[in-house]
Amino acid sequence: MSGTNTGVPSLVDAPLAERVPVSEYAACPVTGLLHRLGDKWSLVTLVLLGGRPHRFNELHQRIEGVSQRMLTRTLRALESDGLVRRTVHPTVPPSVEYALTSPGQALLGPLSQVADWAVEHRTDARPTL
Amino acid sequence: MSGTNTGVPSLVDAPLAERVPVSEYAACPVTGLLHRLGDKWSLVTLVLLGGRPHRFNELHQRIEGVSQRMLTRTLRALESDGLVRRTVHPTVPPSVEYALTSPGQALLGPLSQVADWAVEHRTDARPTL
DNA sequence: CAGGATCCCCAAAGATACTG
DNA sequence: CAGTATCTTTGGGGATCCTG
Repeated sequence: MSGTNTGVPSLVDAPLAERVPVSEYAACPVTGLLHRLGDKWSLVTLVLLGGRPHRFNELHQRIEGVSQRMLTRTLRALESDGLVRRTVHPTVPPSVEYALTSPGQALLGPLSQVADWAVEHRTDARPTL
Repeated sequence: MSGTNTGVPSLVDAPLAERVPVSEYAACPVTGLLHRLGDKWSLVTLVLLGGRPHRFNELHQRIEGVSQRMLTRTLRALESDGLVRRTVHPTVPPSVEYALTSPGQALLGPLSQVADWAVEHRTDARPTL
């Protein structure tokens, strides 16, 4: 129940030092990932790409309210995190396809667990976004 | 987001509309939760409290670099999200105990799945610190 | 079509000092 | 001990215009 035992200590049973040094969580990939996914557009983008690959303008149209700039930044970030693959087709006019990588696809499963928790426990304590 | 909870991953097969309205993700509890957990101190705090309850100054000392202000804000936020319970013992001097709620405890499991993914795929694309 | 370049805003992070 | 109060800084996010 407490994480798939990959040899790496999971969050639940992590034997933490008495004093947790900055380096431990400053470069923590988990916090980093959550930070990335917690921004305004990453999750929606990820879910849409989870359905099928999309072109830039497709995403731009399907995600209401996102600016080109933010969509670009979001996609670039997801790409550099290894979640999304960007494929440029050298046509005229250019066509760029965005799709989940298989790690990206694999993330949706665990993420859904968290999502289920969130939905179940209604984390609606925040007024606006 | 389509959170019919049958144990089946909700994010992967979410039947999304052709155009995703702002309201769908603006108030999305999942994004909200990820946003909260993605800040600088929440995850460390959560993990420490996952080990055992702590008093304020205990946390302040164990989490290197956190200011009193940020620790307070972090704890208050986690509390209002229903993850942490704050118990004041009316002694002199005052003593306040922070502990995970059972939903909070329950979140660590799913979160560990994500953590495993993050560790496995080394999301180290960030330069700073 | 798919962005890059700029400018601006403001909510949130952080440091420091003080207190019931 | 467990916080507030105040100030300053950071950077996420948006608007707009421009281009290979």
